[in-house]
Amino acid sequence: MLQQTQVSRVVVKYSEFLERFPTLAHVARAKPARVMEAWEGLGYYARARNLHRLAREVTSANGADGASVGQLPSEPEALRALPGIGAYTAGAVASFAYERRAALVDTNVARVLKRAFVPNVQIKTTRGQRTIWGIADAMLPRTGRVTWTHNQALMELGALVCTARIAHCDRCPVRSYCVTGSKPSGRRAP
DNA sequence: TTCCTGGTCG
DNA sequence: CGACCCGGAA
Repeated sequence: MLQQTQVSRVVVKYSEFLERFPTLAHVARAKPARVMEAWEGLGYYARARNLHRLAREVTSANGADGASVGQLPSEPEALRALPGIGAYTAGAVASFAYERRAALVDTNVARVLKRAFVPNVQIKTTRGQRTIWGIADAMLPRTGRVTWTHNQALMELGALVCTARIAHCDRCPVRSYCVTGSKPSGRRAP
């Protein structure tokens, strides 16, 4: 649900959805139309279809790749193979659900790393994404447990402080490490 | 690269 | 009003 959709709009729908479909098995068992119903108002309805396909794949005996039936795999590579799971979601599930030592780059992290280390990189391009992911990977802490906190902190920094329109360098905890924040004239967001 | 949904914010 | 939102598929 959080793919390209704001948290504030997701939170309500998410709890409603979980109430209706407590597990992936419930989603897999349901008709596609019922899943679409529960998705109403969120937009990007291909995600609902992908979720249903994912649920059926994961709950089928020969589809659960390396994980037990009905459970999502913990390896980013295995997660990536599932419908609707891209690089970010794979990293997020691996890191946040399984505490794996996995990198994760969403729109917030990409913006933070760009401003901090490579201000002139174009985030939208494939090459820019490769650069950002390389930095994110190089920054990973030693253990999965610390990686959970690390990734969470990166995302929150982008969501609350280093926001899209205003960087808020005056209240940034890592300003001294940041190329943009440490520059006298670079307090505003490029 | 482009498309997909629509509320919100600067 | 345009850009943005815890992206991913075609």
